[in-house]
Amino acid sequence: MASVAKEGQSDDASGEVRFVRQYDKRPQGGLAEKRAAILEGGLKAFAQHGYTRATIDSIAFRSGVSTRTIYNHFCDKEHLFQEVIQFSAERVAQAYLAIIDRYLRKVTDLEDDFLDLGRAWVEPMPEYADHDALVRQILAEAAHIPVAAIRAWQEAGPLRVRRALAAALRRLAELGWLHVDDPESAALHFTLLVSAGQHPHRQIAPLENRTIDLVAAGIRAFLYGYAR
Amino acid sequence: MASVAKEGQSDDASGEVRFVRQYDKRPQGGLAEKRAAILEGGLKAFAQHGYTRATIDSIAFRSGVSTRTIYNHFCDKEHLFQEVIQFSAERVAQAYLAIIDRYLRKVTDLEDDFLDLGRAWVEPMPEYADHDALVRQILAEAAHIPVAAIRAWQEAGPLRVRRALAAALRRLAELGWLHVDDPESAALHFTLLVSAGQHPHRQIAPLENRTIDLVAAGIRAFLYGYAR
DNA sequence: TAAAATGTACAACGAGGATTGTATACTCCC
DNA sequence: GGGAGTATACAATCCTCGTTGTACATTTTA
Repeated sequence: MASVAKEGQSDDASGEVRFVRQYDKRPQGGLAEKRAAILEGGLKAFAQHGYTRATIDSIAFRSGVSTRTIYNHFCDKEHLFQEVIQFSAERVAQAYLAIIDRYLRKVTDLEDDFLDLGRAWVEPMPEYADHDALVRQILAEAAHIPVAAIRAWQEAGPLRVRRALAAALRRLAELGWLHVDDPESAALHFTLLVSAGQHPHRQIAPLENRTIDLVAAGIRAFLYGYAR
Repeated sequence: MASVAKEGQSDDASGEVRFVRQYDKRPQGGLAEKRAAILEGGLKAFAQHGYTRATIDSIAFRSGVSTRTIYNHFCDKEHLFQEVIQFSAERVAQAYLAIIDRYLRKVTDLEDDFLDLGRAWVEPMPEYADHDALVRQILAEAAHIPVAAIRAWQEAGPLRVRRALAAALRRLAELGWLHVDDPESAALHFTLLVSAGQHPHRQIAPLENRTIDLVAAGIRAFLYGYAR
């Protein structure tokens, strides 16, 4: 494990900030701004280093806030993590909902429009660059996160997006553009196939067990695609 | 984060072992056995709790070994982690290679045989139950693991399997069973589609950037599958 | 402008945990 | 049966980090 440059004194990564007194970069405004800054800093820290490695000190420093202020806004590190997850998931979900709406509201050329959709889907979104890394941390930490928090994240993020995509696909099927038996599976398959380049490996999800059905559906799609 | 029951004194999970003196469950045999036991225990601990949370003490306890013995076999926690990764990756890769060989060596009914292959692919392998969790930990820790170790893992595990699958698909194409332009992509798509039920969410992989091509390929497969 | 909120620096506490040294106990081979 | 190699228990070291208390500064608000 390459040792991470100690934070809190001189920031890592970009090195923009070094030995700056907290006062200088203090976000103007009241309660809400501090809170937002902490969430943003926490997102970066948790995403890059994971829950345990991300120290409160480093989060405070990234956020331009004292550690005490963090404890004034969030009861402890664990709850901060959960709120960061929720914060980031909601924001990114919004972006995907916008993409779905933009490319699937009106379809004129099926293949062209889906290609555009696919490209938009995997186009990196620099504003939310850390979110994917955060998701990896969530998946790794899943066993140590309360079930309620996991569920809340799923509902606010991935499930919400998938449902919207499924609805869009169902609509296209009703308009005669597609043949879709199970819009939910179709939406899932779409996201998997489209971001195949992003996935180097496989990961798990013990939340659903319609495994058999999904295997069959996957095989069918695969064979339709490759068996001509 | 649900606090984890402290290990090393009374084991968690199954609770099979509590306050057992190391002597009692000491694996018989010499050097190699100790080493194997440590790798096995490390695998469980790292998979369940992640790199930082898995303590050397807990690994020692699970392995039925003293912490000192761990340090006699592995120079430090970091290297132990890397060796555990390699160990598990190789073992699981073997299992998948066997599956590929078993179901794709001789094909008589395309759909039936691929369905069997797909079911075998996602059939949980209890012997290697922890491996998926370990992979999640690797992905989360990736930024803190030396590039060489990541690459070694990829080569020994996922890439090796994917290449074998690609070779099998290419052979089936040559025999006229399939139409496959790019066996590598086809293999990747197969694994993604087949384990769609296992993946609740998306994950990343900054190792390849033929993103555009893969998007197009994914879309094509998707449309072939769902646009009839 | 002054009280109330809120934020900051600083220091302290306490727990957990990686790593190492050491003296003692086992095991295996000759 | 005894020595070499290995393992064990135990304890000590040293460091990181979450969390809290406190006195002082800043900002907001009325």
